[in-house]
Parts: sequence; structure tokens; C-alpha cells
Amino acid sequence: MTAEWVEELGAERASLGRASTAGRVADVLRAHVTQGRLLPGTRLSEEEIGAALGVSRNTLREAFRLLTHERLLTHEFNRGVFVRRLDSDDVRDLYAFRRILECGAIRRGATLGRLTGEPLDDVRRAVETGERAAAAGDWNEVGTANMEFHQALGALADSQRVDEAMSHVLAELRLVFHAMAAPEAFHQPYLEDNRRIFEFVAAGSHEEAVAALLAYFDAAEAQLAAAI
Amino acid sequence: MTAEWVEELGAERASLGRASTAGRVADVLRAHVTQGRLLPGTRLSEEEIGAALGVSRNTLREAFRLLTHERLLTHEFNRGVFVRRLDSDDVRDLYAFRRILECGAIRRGATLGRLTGEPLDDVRRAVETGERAAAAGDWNEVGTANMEFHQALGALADSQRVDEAMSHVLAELRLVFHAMAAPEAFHQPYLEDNRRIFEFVAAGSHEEAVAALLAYFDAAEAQLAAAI
DNA sequence: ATTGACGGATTGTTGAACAATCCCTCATTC
DNA sequence: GAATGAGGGATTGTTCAACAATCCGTCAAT
Repeated sequence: MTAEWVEELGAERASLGRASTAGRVADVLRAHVTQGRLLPGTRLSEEEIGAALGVSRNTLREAFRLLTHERLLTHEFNRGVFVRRLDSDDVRDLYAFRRILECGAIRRGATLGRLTGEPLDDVRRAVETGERAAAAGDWNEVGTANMEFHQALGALADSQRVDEAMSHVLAELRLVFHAMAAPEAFHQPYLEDNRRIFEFVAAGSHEEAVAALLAYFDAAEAQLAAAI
Repeated sequence: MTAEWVEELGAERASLGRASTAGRVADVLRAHVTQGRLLPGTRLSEEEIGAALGVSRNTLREAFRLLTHERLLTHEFNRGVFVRRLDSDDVRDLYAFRRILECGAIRRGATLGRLTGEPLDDVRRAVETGERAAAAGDWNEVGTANMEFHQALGALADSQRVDEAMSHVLAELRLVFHAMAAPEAFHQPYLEDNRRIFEFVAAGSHEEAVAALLAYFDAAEAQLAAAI
């Protein structure tokens, strides 16, 4: 017991004060991008951002490098750094990738016997959050819950790399929505889909869940492509 | 025709002189890491590497940031940058991710009608290269061909993000092999598996291909786990 | 309308400097 | 011998200043 407690303390300490300034700046910028405060296409001036955040240009450049690999920023040689703007090819590719990740995660979850317990509860919670938010007319929250739903589907695979890939995919999708005129209309139609997919998963019918998810992807991708 | 020629010239020019020094340094380091000249656990001193490559520490730090997200390097705050050393959890997670990526890519390829033509030829070519290399006793080349085989399986999905994820996964696997005493023994047993998987894919029997691939993953993961 | 020149703003990189941190060595204590 | 603490050197993380190169907008000339 003592050894476990000391380990926890060690892990706590590891997460405090171990972040570099570059890492922290990247966190701040990431939040601004994913929350739509920095819109796709926006140019991030080293001078301005550096002054605003009180860090040197070199440190900021390190932070930029951290974020370009997350595909949130795009680095154009000699022209600067921009919040990424996704085009229809990006959307197509994102959905191809999602099909592989999320369907594979459900299958993997079934193989590992994880379509139950806490992983399943996370999926359920996201569905319920979305339904509640829709009933309250909070479309922003519906969108957030929808993303949580998909992140939870990915988490059925119990894989750090899948979780991370899902996180990046969903961050990119946020960029797509931020560039849209009326993104709210995008999420509501799929609440019933989410509920159905969840129920298949909960019933252990993973192949049905996969089929329902694929149908959702087809519809969502088509709707998104039409909106860009 | 003229417009096409001008476009090609434009693309050529875009690939010349558009790389930053940080990007180039990252390329050099990436090659050293993936080719085993910098072994897992090796510490990369800013002073030494900067002097050797003739770049400033700031530029080198940018390059390091580029490579940490590719999971080739690991950045330890206040301690420096190291070539990543993978542990058994990493291997487990890599194989989980591969199952999802590669099996999903075969399925996606089938849906898109791509288990034919050039994508299939790339798979066949990698199998043949491996068999030729094994006949010549060139185990290094067998290993390389094996990686090409799996990259080609991923490419069946026709997705840039899948290709990229596969590329990263295979780079990480190289790190695992570089840390092994006798990695050659790892690739040869699977030549027949590769041939069988290829033949299922070529016959359009994607579910059989997936089953054979999963069996391969189970065996390869077990062998690798035992070797770490 | 097109082209070329110019200038200002910005990026990319370098190098120096300094504070903070880490790690190794050595001395001291039990 | 093992554990602890101090000291010092090496290195990292960051800042700053400087400069060359590049880009882009503006203006003048054709």
C-alpha cells in the first residue's frame, strides 16, 4: 500500500513543473484553436503571439513545431504559421481514417471483451449527455458530446495509439466545423444513430454496431462534403 | 498538356529549397535513427549534434521537436533528448494499433475495389522482394521487404493518414528491432504468411486475408514479446 | 493590364548569455 | 559499507540581439 501511495505521489509530481514553456505555449494555442478562438486560415505572427504570451520567438517556434504535427497548424516556409484550413480531400481522408479507427476499435474491443463495464459506460454517458443537451437546445454541447461519443468508441480498443489518433482526428474535425457557417445543424441528426450504435455495442452485437457506424459515416461525410 | 508541364515544374520547384534547416536536420536524424546508426537509449547532445551538423542549438531544438512527435525521439525535460526505447507495453500497443490499421485497410480496400491493379502490385512486389532476399540469405533485405509489405497493405485504404500512421508504426518497430540482439530471426518465419495473405487479397477474399493477418499478428507479437 | 523596382515587415537562423537543473564525485556520518 | 549532503561542472531551457533572406504590397513605367 505504501509503495502504491508513493508511486502516485511520484506520478503527481511528474505532471507538475515538468512542462517546458514551449509545451505550455502549445497547450494554450491548442486550446485556442480547438475552441474556435483562432479560426482556420488565421496567420500566427511570431512577433505578436510571442509578445502576447510573453515568450521569446525561439520558444514560440518550438511550440509551433509541436502543433504542426498535430495537424492543427500548418507551417509555410518563409511565410509563417497558419491555423489549418481543411479542404474536401481532407474530409474524405478523415472519414476514411475514422472508418478504419472506429470500426476497428469496436472489433478490437469485442475481441478483448471490453464492450462492457467502464469502457461501455463512457460510451453511454456520451450518448446521454448529447440527448440531454439536445433537449436543452444546447447545440454546442451536443457537438461536444458527439465528439466524446466517438472518442469513447475509439477507447474500446484499449490502445494509447488509437486514443491519440482519435484525439487528433476529432481535433481536425473541430477545425472543419469552425470553418462552417452553421455547424450546429451537423450534429443533431445523428443522436439517434449514436443511441442505436451504443445499443448494438451494449448488446455485444459488434458487427451490427460496425454496420450502423459505417452507415453513419456515409451520411455524415456526405453532409459535410455538401457543406464545404 | 502545357498546363500539365508547368504544373509539374511547379511541383518540382516546390520540393527544392523549400525545406527549412530544421526540417533537413530532422531528415538526417530520422535516417540515422531508422537505419540503426543511433540506437535506442542514445542521448542526443545539443552541443555535439549541433556542432557536428553545423547548426545552432535553437535550430536543432526545432528539429528535435519535429522528431518527438514521430515517436523516434523522446524529450525528457531538463535531461535532454533520447532515441526512443520501446518496452513491452509499447509492443503490445503497437500490435493493437496495427491490427486496427492493417485489417481496416484491407477491408477499406475491398470496399473501394482496390484489391487489384497498382495497390495489389505493390503488395505482390514486396512479397517477391522478400522471397528473393531470403533465397539470397540477405536477412536485412528480408526485413525491409517485410516492412514494405505491411506499408503496402496499409496503402490499400487509399488514405494519406493511414499511410502516415503505418509509416510511423513501422519506424517504431524498427526501433524495437534495433534494440534486439538478433532481429534477423524475426522476419523469415513470416514469408509464407505474407505470401498467403497476399494470395487471399489477390483473390478478393478479404475476410480470409484479415483472418490470416490476425493470426500473423498473434504469432509475431508473441515472438517479439518473448524477445524483449 | 502587366512588369519591375523598392521598401518594409517578417521569417529563419545564428550566437551569446544566463538561470535552472541534473548528475557525478567526494566527504562526512552512522 | 551504506546513506546523506554539498559542491561543481556540464547541460538544458530560454531569452535577446542581430542579420540575411524572403515575401508581399505599393508605386512607377510601359
